[in-house]
Amino acid sequence: MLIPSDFTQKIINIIKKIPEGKVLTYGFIAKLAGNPRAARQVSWILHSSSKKYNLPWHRVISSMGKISLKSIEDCEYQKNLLEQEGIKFIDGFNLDLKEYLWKINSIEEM
DNA sequence: TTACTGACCTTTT
DNA sequence: AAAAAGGCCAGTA
Repeated sequence: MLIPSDFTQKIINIIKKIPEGKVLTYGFIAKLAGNPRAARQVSWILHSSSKKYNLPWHRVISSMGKISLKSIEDCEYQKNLLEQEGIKFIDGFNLDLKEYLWKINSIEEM
């Protein structure tokens, strides 16, 4: 596909606008993009598009406020980036979602 | 080309 | 209450 699907663009659009010091969860992004159950694709789009579009992939975490990367190195790298933005980790790779989740009701508000 | 996998979340047994 | 399975799309082989 030359042109990404609609919600792929929305997802990219959303991620690009995440402010520093804030994070979003996969499910939340999927929901904003119009598909509450497409959380899985968010990760993939993120993975492939972060290189091409230079997206802040480190500001996207799992719904439990936890980093869920495969490689330990990437986890630590992401943790490091988030800490540089003022985000404090509770323990290990867990952070407080109530405090750092980007509050937004819909993409129309952007 | 078709088929399978992948940084997950939600709903149903 | 915990556990299992379904769902969604794009990228890679």
